[in-house]
Amino acid sequence: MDAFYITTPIYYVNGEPHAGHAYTTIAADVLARYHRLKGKHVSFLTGVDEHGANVEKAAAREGLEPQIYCDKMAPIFQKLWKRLNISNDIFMRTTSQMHKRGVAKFINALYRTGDIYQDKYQGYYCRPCEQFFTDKELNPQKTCPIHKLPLEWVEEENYFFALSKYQKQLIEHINANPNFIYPTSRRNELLSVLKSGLEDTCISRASVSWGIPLPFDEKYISYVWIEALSNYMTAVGYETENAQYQTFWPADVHMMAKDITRFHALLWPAMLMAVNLPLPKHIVGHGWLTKNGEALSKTRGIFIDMDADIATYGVDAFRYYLLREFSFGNDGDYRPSRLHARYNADLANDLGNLLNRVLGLVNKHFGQIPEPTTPGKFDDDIKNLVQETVARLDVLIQEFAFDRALETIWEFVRGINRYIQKKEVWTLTRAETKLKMGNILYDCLEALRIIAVLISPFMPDTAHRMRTQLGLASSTEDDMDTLQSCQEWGQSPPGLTVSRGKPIFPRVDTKQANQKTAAKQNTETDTQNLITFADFKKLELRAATVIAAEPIEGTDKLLKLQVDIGTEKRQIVAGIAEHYTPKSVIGKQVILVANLEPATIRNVKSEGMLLAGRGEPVVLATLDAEVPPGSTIR
RNA sequence: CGCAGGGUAGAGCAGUCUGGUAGCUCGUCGGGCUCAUAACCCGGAGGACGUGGGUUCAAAUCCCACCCCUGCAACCA
Repeated sequence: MDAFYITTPIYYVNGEPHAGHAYTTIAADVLARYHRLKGKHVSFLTGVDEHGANVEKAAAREGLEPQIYCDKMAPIFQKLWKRLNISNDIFMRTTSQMHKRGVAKFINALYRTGDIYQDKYQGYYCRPCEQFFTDKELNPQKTCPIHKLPLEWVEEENYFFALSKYQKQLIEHINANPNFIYPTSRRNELLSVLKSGLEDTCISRASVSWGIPLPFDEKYISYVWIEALSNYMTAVGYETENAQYQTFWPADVHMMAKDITRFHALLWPAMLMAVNLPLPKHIVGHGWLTKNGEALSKTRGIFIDMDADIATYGVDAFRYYLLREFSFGNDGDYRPSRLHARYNADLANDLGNLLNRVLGLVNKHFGQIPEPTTPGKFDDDIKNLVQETVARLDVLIQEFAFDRALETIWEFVRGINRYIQKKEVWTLTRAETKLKMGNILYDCLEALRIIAVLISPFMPDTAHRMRTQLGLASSTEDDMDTLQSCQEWGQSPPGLTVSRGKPIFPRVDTKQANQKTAAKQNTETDTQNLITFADFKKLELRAATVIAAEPIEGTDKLLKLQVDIGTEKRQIVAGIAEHYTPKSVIGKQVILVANLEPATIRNVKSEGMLLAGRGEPVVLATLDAEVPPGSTIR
């Protein structure tokens, strides 16, 4: 039997899973399920990356040992995958013994090739990022762009992998395998990176303790990427090279978001080339999600509320929307209003209603699956449409064009609605036309059976509910037909009782949707965002009179202010220059957070923060009437 | 010249690699049907494919230049 091995990245456990993780994993799940439908022997891997300084830090923040912290985080991911109906066969945890032993074997193998050497590594380093910065990436203050902390100049003896050696071989491989990297835009990008030259990669960290030691020099911890990438092999038994490993390596698809394609398409293949192992067949980097046009951002509170949308529309609708609405390689803009529109138009009106109307007719006039009779047993147009749909679907799935794959299935769905309309089935109730009606309804039932199969990778639960109503579900868990069965018309057994149940996708009106979301948000603010009075009392707010203001040179947004708070004068940097001229703020009485720790912005010291309405434009919070400078505000 | 992505009907998007009648969904207007979840079916209107140049018999698609938007990064204490 043909094997098919697909992976998602192992997700870093220093934070909770979000919609981006879900997007990648759902896409991988669709492919895994699709290939199972084709009768392949599938292995689907996802998991978590549990090593590295960030995990150590996150653990410390919660006062936990790293391992305890990981033990707490891993199930959170697993729970989400269960909720999203992810059919992974393996869940990798990089703290597992199997992985650790596999990594040791892999690194040893690399070491033996002679492509690993020791050298001094020096540069500006950010400890929290575990990353060195090149001269080009350095800002004038030499701070880390993410953590804003001063970078340290670090000189370390470290081990390197001779990545540069594989430049030519990688170019050749990518050229010889046009489908190695998807989409084409990423492929071109990586080719140009390759052509401009590769630098050897440091594969060890001396300053990190939470990780897997290099087997040949245990003073060092292996660099997370080296360890993480090898999970794709360790997960299927690389350590012992057992039958599972023989079956599934090399992987067919490594699925991921576009930001990490470089590691997968250059570093990983190069390492495999070094140890003389076969390369994965496809590296697929999909686009990022935005929400209503804005980038997702934890700090700005822009996130996709999966819980709310799933509560309103269901898991399958969520899966459907993600794959139907977005072109997989490009960035996609997640809009709840679009999910709503898709749900009603595609799922409720087109598909759900089709099932319901067909079952309604069957129920009323036959009560069971009618026997198709010769002559004119089956309608050729419908049969041909099925053939085309199945063939097209296969091509599109191969190209990771999920949006067009679903569009193709929906053309078929609409085709059946059209068929019913054209034949005016509901008029054929008289005795002499009843056979004809039976034939047509049989065709419709067949079409629905096939639709259930075709959508099952995307919406597994819906597929089952459809089959139940169609009378086809068996008692076994996994009763879905194969893709092959779609090619053969006439599989539905006549005589079976259909059970028209509730609509599978009841329409959701806008008001309902908004109410649900609002209710959800209310409970969240109620329970999660409350602070205690003691917290509030920590804030020291004071009335401050601006006595001087000037722009900070070389900046667009910053003003340097001197303010009077009675007992003393403070210097404040405020990001209001786009909305206030220096002149216009002088004399204003504003509200100052007086006990905020000082910060230096653009080399200017700031000893506090002004309160302002952060809209467009920014508006300073002032007092209704003048009070003595320094007055406490509560 | 910081890096990256994008500009195609009122909205959201395909199509661009591999030039050849501009496509999908929603919305909108008109009609039909009444089996069905106020669903379904048919038809119409609506487009200088950001701008300007070039290559070509032919450009949304290839080349050059420019404009605009959005992320990231800066300068949000």
